[in-house]
Amino acid sequence: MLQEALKEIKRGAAEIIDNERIEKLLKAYFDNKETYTVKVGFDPTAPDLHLGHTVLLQKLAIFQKYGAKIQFLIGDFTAQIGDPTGKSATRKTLSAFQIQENAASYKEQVFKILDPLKTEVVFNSEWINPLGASGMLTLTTTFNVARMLERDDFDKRYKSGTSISISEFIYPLLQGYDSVHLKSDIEIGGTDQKFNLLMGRHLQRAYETGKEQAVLMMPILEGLDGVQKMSKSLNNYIGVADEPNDMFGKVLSISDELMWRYYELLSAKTLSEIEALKNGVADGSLHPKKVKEELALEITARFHSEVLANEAKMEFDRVHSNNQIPTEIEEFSSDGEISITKALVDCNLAPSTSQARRDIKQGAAKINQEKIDNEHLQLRSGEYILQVGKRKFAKLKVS
RNA sequence: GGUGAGUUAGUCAAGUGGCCAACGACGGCGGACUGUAAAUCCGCUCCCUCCGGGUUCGGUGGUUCGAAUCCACCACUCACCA
Repeated sequence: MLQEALKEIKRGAAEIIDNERIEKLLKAYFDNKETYTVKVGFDPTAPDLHLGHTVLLQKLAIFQKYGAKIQFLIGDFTAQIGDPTGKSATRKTLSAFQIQENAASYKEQVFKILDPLKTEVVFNSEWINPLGASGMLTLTTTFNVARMLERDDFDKRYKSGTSISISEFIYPLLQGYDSVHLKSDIEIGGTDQKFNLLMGRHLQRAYETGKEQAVLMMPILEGLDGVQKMSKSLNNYIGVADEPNDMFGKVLSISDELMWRYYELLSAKTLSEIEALKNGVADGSLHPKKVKEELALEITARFHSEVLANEAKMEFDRVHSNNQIPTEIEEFSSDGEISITKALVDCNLAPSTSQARRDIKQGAAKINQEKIDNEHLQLRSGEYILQVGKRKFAKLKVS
């Protein structure tokens, strides 16, 4: 029982620091029902969770199954520092109202996976603000610059001559201090967070809290391109809040190779089940597309429902396998005659008139399934189905 | 505070007075092929309803018939010195 729990907890983990401690905590739970805390931190600026985040969340859900109380930390204070990597864009300070709103949005998404009864949502401004200048100073005495520069990304930036702001040095310290305040037993995060996660251990020791948190790191999930990490800014993500059709389509668009990665980190299937699928594909008894569809169904069903997932699959087959028009298309209307280029822009099918013209020239634009060959075409009153490329559709009513 | 180097499109990066809306690479988009996959091949990639025109190369001002390119100042980044 204990062994199984441990196995489940360790599945997919990239690295675990202080394995022993985790084992002890679990043993205490199984023997005496003692609970423990697992901390995870999120930035309040980006409340749109994607599958990359859910790798962590799913892991937390497993912990909850085995006696953990989750400390879901929203870094409202640390967000003010953020990561000013070059760029002129000064970090926007979020208003208290915005933070509350983002937090609410987080909860809504997060509780699709986590058990709210075993989750405590906390904000770090609550204890960092009272620190004051002197508290902050004390914090900075616990660490030195040379060690700070050991951190991989600082090191790279320093060597490559990119600027590093002093405030960025404070960031890991504050994150570590969160663990001091919360007396966390375990903290989990992505492998890119290793330095910050270890800082929690360091500070818990420096502040003589009597414990040092164990650290469990999950691998970073690659985005749809299969190369860079999944992130909103790279636009290679599958959002938790994505529509079923989008979600299904996006999963299906990943490469076969990447599919196995997603299986490992996102699927509820056991490792041996996944191994069986792999063998099936390798010896030709399973078509990779079928295997990918299964994954797409599983993921879509998790965030929506099985019914909606199946509908998404049917819609997908309809549009892509049979080249039909989707059942639901966004509708637009126009008063009076309109030129085709303007129509494409107005319907969000092209970002600019110039682009619209190019699309037409390249034969990418269609009206009612027919290629447009005249870029000066005027649309008179009536209803049109406009299409650019394979996936972008819109319905336009001209009156 | 001093000295030197730098700032070009989504990113990297050429271009040092007219042939520059600006080489190239990556990315992105479209087409062919497919399993809306990958790989591959081809095309496009500032804006403007065509012809043609407009606005760009950190910012401001200047030199010049003409500036991404020269000059001045400002801002930002990096290195070395203090």
